[in-house]
Amino acid sequence: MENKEISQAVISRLPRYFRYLGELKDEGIERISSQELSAIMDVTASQIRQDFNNFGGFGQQGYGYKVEYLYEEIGKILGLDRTHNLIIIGAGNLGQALANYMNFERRGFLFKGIFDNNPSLYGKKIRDMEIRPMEEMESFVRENNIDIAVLTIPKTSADAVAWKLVDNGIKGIWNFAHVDLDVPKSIQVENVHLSDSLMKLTYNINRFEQGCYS
Amino acid sequence: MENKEISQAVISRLPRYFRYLGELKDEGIERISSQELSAIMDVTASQIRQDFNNFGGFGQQGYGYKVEYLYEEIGKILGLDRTHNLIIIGAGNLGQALANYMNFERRGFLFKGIFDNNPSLYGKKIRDMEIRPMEEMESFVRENNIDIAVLTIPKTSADAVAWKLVDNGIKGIWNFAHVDLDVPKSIQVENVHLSDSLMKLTYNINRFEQGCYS
DNA sequence: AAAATAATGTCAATTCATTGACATTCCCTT
DNA sequence: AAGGGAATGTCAATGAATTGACATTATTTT
Repeated sequence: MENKEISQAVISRLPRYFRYLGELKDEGIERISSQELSAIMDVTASQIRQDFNNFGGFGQQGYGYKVEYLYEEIGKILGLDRTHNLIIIGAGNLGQALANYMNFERRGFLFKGIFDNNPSLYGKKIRDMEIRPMEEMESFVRENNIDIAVLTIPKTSADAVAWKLVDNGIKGIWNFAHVDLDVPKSIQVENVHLSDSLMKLTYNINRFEQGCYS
Repeated sequence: MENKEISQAVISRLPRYFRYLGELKDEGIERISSQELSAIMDVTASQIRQDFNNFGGFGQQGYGYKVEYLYEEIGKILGLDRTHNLIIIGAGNLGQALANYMNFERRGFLFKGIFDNNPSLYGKKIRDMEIRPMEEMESFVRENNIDIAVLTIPKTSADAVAWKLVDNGIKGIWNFAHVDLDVPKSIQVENVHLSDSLMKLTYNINRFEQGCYS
């Protein structure tokens, strides 16, 4: 019954831990101390221990952490021990690329369908999956217990589509549309605002150039 | 000679301000108060004023902010008043999608080339741009004053490619490869780790389900 | 032209996140 | 089996970010 809220700052770091631990595991390394992990990942050992302790003790004093065990536990925290049914809304460049590029199944994401409202795309196959017309989306979500929708549609229609998804039982939205979706707080939204990210990059480039270095 | 370092927390919020101000501008709205913006964007008015004041006062007391002026100024801060030469490394699903999908030119990013090491792609046209062999990358970066490289290649080769870019004068890397690049601090790196983002989403979905609500 | 109003700029207070320090616990060796 | 060493778990201290409060200054109205 752990019920204290864990900050998103901590959560944001978990996937990175997970990635490094996965690599260590693949290298056959069995144990690691916060000190060693600290050196590899370039964060403080204190933060590592603090982060893990949010979820209870995963280590053994005097020994360190068992890599495989820790890897599994963090995976569980992130929900990667379960499967999630996923669909992609919008079969444009980005939607198709994500369908092909992300190795969804590897982490328990079952790619169940891809939708678009452009009739010339209907039936085209992406990863052995026919592109379906948008009209079928709502019933499909309901009948196939879809958990996650990936939104790769223009921002103008994003909110309307999001609400249709919500009304049919979606749990989370991975939002690539360039708007902030206005959905109930019970629906989890993870935004990937690519242009925002690129702007941060240019800020930092310019800052560095204008900084004391030149 | 403002020289105090501005926190990345503030920078991360600037693109979002920029987006909302752009929309307000398009709607023909000329002035706005931090109070009103606060209501629209769902952040505190205090934070808005604090954020803007990092860069000097953009508003007028008793009046508010001039939308267009503020929009322009934030654009300048983000470096969007200049042009940046950009190339894409890796013409796989994601690289091609970004080339087609991102409206780079709109914000001053000049799409100058796309590279891959798969000979069967050489010469294929993406946005009127032939895919070039990887071997030409280094000289191309040098000779065309490329500022930004978009890395959409497998993680195994990411570090090696990054260093070639660095050696030929790149200023920033927009990194979609699933590794933390080990480049000099003078090179700006903006990571887009898509699977990390998706894991955060599943964490939050599961957290909500297991929370007190069910 | 002067007073009233409105909203910024800024300082202080609070909250949140990170780091440092150390006692505790467990492993490993003798 | 017992003691030494090593690294966790945790608490306290520091530092950073956010919020709240208000004096200041510009605008607008009378």
